[in-house]
Amino acid sequence: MKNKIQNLTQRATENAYKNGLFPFSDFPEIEVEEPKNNAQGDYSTNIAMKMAKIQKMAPHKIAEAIVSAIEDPEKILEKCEIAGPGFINFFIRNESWYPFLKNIHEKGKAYGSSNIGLCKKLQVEFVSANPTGPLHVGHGRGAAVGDSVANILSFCGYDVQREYYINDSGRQIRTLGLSVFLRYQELFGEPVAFPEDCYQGDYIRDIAIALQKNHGRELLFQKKEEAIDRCAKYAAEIILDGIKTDLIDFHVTFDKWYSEQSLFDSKKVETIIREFKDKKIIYEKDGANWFKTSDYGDEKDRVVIRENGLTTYFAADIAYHKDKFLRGFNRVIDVWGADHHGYIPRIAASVEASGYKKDQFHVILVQLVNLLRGGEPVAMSTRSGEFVTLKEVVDEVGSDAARFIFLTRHYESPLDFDLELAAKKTNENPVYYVQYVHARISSIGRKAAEEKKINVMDWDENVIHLLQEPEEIQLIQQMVKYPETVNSSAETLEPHRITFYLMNLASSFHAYYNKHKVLSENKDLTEARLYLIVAVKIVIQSGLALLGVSAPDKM
RNA sequence: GCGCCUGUAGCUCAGAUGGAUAGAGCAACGGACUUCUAAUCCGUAGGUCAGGGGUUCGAAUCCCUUCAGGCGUGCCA
Repeated sequence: MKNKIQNLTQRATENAYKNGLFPFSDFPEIEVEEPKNNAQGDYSTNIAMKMAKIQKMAPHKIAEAIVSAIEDPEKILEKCEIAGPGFINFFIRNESWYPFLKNIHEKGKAYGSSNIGLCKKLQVEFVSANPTGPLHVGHGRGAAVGDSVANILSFCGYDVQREYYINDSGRQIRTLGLSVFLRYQELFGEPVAFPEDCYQGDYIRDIAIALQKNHGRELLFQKKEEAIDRCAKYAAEIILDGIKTDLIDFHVTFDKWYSEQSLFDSKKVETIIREFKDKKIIYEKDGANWFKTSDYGDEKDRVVIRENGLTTYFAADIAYHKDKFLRGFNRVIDVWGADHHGYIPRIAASVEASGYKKDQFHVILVQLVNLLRGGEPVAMSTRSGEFVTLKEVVDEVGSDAARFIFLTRHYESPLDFDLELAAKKTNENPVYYVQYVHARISSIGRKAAEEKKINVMDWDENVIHLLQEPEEIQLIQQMVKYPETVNSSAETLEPHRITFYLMNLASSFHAYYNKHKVLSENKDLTEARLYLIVAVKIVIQSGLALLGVSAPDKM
């Protein structure tokens, strides 16, 4: 509809010029927007104001010229008004909306989808938590955001792959091994000093116990480093399995689990470092090897090989990101915790140095989650091992509520997550507000089939014509905005736009529901209204699916 | 110190590409269930868009500056 208005204005402007109403043929791009105020029409354009300077005419005069030249062969317009400083306001005839309603039924589940992605291969990498402990709430937010972004992009025609990068090498893995080994030794009554920088959580003890069960005391007789290494592998596997289970319970799945260690095993890290050395992008100083990230906009150069000969995490990341592009992804999106933002320039630098464009790489920074219970902060400290895990949250409030709440904020604003509120089944909790729409419509559908013997509604121009209530037209208008909302959500990588859209649509539906009865003695009207609300159901279901939230038929 | 993010109603937050009288939800107050599910609806009230300057027909939005909070600024990840 917006496009139609835009085209119509475009033609009118050109016609006006042909008719000699404008001195110059230089026309700015036509912007059409939806005024908040109903009195200002369904759509409006500011074109007259934008043209004022070029044409050296008063905006009002320009608007008059354009309006006089409007052709409306499809008869979509009710009327056209010039208002304020020179806005042209368009009022749409009710009948013009009906084809859009029909379109929703015809497209069904595909309504709102598009091909703006042109089947381009795109990767979303998210969560990627170290396999050194269970996922916590912050990871949950990242998981919800990443998964939803992937859903949305896929819906918009991208060929999306979801990937989890496993940091299964390096120091933190050794620390994990050491932590487990020490706890293991403890089990045999050996007095051990447990360092502060080891992992403190109880899950480490559980792993040590499992290890004892399966392997008895054999690790005690191994060389210490070998034992630690075995502990590390053993623990990482158990923890990673736990992470996978937690994610499945949170309805998040991945297409690929990519091992950091494999980058070393396949010599990819070695290769890229040699390559960059040859290109003089990596140089030696103070016994270490430095990447000239400052040539690509970073504030200083970064170490890739330490003085002790070990590579840094960054070295693996250079190889990893290059590998992403080598695997054929045109666009790569990383979802990180906001505390890693200082890392962006150096990865962007590595992408550029590898021969790709900066804008092919994008980072979504997800802010922290403050966990509350009844308004009181819940103590969280990774250090002491006292943190609330994602699993605990999902067990307590459910996956739907958790995911929805994670997506009710722009990911760049910090989020207060109140466990008590999330578990509440009242209108303080927006998940149920939206899901309730779906349940209500399903319920009406069941009732219609039982009592009115009405099942499938076919498009019937004459029946649909009975939809004349302002609330009904408004519902259609809002549903027409769904595809635009999905697109803008994909372009900006902001899933919360879908969340807010759904809350708005839900609000309109609930208001309609309370004001007008769908099922009545008037069979035609009943059919028309069923046709309308089933469309609402389709859109709600679609939007919730993009968020990874279920759409229940009963509540 | 430097860099990034944030600052909008009592609280939690939306307001992409500058547009008309800045919007929701919660909390507060007043109403609506012999009714397709009250997990709902209707109404009232609530604002110096952190402060100040600038850009222009027009700024919550862009620029400069001040203030407040968070994060980053490792040969850690």
